[in-house]
Amino acid sequence: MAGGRAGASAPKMEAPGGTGGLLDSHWVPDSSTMFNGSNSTTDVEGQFGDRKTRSPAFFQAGEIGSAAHEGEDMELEGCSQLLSRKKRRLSAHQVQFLEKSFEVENRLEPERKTELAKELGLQPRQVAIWFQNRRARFKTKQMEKDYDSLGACYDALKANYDSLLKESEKLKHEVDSLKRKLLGDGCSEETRKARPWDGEPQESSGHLTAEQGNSSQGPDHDSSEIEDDSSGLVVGGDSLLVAPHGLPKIEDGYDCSFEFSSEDHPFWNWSYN
DNA sequence: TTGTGTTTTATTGCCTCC
DNA sequence: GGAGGCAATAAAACACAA
Repeated sequence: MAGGRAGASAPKMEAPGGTGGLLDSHWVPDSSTMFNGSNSTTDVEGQFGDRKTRSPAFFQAGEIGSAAHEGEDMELEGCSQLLSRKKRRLSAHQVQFLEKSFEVENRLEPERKTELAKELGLQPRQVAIWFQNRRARFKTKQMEKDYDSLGACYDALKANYDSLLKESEKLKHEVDSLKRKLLGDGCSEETRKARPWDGEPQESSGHLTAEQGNSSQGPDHDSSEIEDDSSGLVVGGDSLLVAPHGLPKIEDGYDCSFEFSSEDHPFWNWSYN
């Protein structure tokens, strides 16, 4: 964007006379030349803007030649550029008007197109093209926004994942140290019997899965008992070995305010399994 | 002034809908 | 088959740094 224009939506146009001020905003480039000739604007589209004919809507040699007038067009007159397709930007007023209309409804019914064209002294085809391009711009911006939001969502999820990982490691160490503590202590026979890992020492391996971490209230488990498969450790509801808090549920933690509507983005309609 | 990047206007070809 | 939409693209207009 180094060389980009600052105010994209407000093209800087100067009337041929260069008078400045309010009148400038009403200057319609070529309006008297291209658009308001002997034909009405609607007729002009019929003549030049027929999509199926696909001839250039304006800037045809005859049009420019017969239409050249003071100011900038004088430069065209008499030079060999009569055949060139000179693009003229819409005036600030026209753009503003079209923008407002676009905000109301970004699609054009034929009647509204004709109305706008008459109002602005443009060809209906020009109005249609402007709306088409405007929709394309809108879509691009929307995609940029969505991209940013997705990035933010990813960051949030990643942060949450990392913290879960840390939490899991922490809990694992906690369990290990408590295990060692119990094994090291002289404990009663009953306690020893209640320790199924006795005689088959196991290294706790892997991480607690989210399901394991959150399964204390699942249907397959006693509500007061969690079995850690990796260590064979059974911890009771009142036991010292109960973690001070369970693993956070995935859906609890991340703050991802980004929301997709699957209708808007059908191919982003995915979910965790 | 000039080179370069961005924005805007317009065309073309294809697709869908009625 | 015509009308309108969209994607891709061309090219003019414009902004800005060097």
